[in-house]
Amino acid sequence: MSKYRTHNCGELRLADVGKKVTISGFLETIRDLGGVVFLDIRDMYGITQAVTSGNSEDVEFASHIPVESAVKIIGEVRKRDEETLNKKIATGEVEVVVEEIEILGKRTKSLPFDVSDSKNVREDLRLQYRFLDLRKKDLKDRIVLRAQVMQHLREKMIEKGFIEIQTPILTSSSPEGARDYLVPSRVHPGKFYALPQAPQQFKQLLMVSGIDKYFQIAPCFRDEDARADRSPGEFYQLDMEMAFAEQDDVFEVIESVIPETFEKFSNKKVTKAPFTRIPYKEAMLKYGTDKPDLRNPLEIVDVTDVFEKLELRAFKGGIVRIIAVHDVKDEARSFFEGMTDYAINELKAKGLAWLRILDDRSFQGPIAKFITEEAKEEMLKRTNSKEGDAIFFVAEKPGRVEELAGQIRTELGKRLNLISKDKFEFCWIVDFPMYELKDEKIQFSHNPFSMPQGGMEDLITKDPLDILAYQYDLVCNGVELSSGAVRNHDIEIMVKAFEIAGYSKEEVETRFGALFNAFQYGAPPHAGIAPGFDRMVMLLAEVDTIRDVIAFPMTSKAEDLLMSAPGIVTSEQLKELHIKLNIEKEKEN
RNA sequence: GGCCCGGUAGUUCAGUUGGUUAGAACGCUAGCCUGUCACGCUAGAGGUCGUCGGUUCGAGCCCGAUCCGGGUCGCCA
Repeated sequence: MSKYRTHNCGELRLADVGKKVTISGFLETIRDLGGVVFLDIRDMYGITQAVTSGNSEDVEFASHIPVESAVKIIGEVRKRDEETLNKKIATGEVEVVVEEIEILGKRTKSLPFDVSDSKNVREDLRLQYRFLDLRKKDLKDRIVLRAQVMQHLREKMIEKGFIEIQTPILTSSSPEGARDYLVPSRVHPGKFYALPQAPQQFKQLLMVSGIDKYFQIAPCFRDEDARADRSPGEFYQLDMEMAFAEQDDVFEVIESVIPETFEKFSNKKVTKAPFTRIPYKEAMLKYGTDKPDLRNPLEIVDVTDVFEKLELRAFKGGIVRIIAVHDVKDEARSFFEGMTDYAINELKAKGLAWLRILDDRSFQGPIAKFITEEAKEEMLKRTNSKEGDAIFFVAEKPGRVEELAGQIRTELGKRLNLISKDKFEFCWIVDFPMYELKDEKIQFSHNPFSMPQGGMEDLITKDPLDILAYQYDLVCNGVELSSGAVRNHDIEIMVKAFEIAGYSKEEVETRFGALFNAFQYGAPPHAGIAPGFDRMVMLLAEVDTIRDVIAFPMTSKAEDLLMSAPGIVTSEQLKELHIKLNIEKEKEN
């Protein structure tokens, strides 16, 4: 039996009445009524009320313990009177009558904020005192959820025959992708390790090693700026790779592991396997994004051909896309004008036309007079629209039209309340293009190690921009959860693929030497994926910032306010690492 | 790096057109109170208005610069 407790603060019940118990926890509040003092003792499991009265010394002592101190209480469990029980807490039918009270860890400094009400405190202060903020139940519960999800995913992966292998944290810099975090070498002057952006090359090397199914809940490091759903510096992925496998094999694993996990840790309705597969091109047309929120039922339809025949100057020469919304008869004119304002002011669109379909199937709205009968019927047909519906028009140049239509679709979904809050809608985006045009140069659009569809033949015969890759994204509720691919394990195809993107064979050899070399010793076909772990927990915890699911998060400027990282190091340390700082001197005032 | 929002007591905020000694709530300290559970009541302490500079007779308020926090674009194969 522990010296500190016989019970935790969440478990005492009526059945324990009469027992002599020891509980320990943080002193949450003191209610001093003069002759009687109530103490709420809180630990990770709950809150228990302790009470002391009678001896005026005890009462005086108890009432002056600084709140949030760590305390131990020994006493007898007593049933509370009918009119004084507290239904809000699980232990509310009993209380502990204090016989002995000890301060185990006294709070000697004043609290920077009210721990029980930290939700409203500015975030940088909470981050600086994260250990206090974490005392609060809701934040702690999310960290516990994170731990449970992690354990569950691990168990599921092991069940599926995957084995967890750690790959190096100190590794070498790879030239593709994000900026690296570099670590100077003491032993090798002027040389640097890099922290891995992902265990990409290692897991592929494991495939060559004959590890059939690898996984790792892998820390990844990228020196890029933060977003609400992207922590700066470091994050975790459920990284996996399978040998002798293709796209469908990866999908099967994910579709068995992920929805089951989401069902277990939420009450929401989760997409059943198999998930809808949407080709990239189709997603860009129908949803205006490669991470569509399928809870939103609205779809974008192309009508450029219809408008080519019409005399509508504003739409001429552009791509025209429409979004039909159903049963909006009761929406006021202000709803439609509000959407136009949103498009112009928030999205910087040139305009947003709309038409309502009246009871006699005639059109009403700013551009109604330009629409011929034939064009009208064609649009109604394509969008499956009827009386009482309305159509929004987005006319823009190629490249911009998808994004704008997508934003309008999202906003319409929000304003018309079409997006169900109690669903997790998963889908696959497949058939990503292998290459894209950037600054008029052909570049890899995603992972250069992806296998081009059609293999060598397509690489040789097709326009590079038409070549698709076995590259896929897992999307949930509009959040990109994961990217994956069938890898290119064929050296000849790899050299050709890099050649198209402007890299010589020698460059590939130097940049990705380990993989390039290993693949020449008999590489199995393999495929993998790496769902973002933090984002999964974010979705499950229903929070908007990634900091809410990380125990010790950094600020958006990649600073750890609690540990003061990054920090200054001594000149001895720098000397040992053969480093001289070269920083402009701050202007002296 | 660009843009947007914010920074006033320990915390959350209010602060009029630029005008006396910058307020409230919670918290804190002290006192009173034997059944509270956000206990209550009374009193008190607590401020470089992020920082620097400017305009003005006078700046929390206006202007410029800068720092910090958040969001977003770039970036994130």
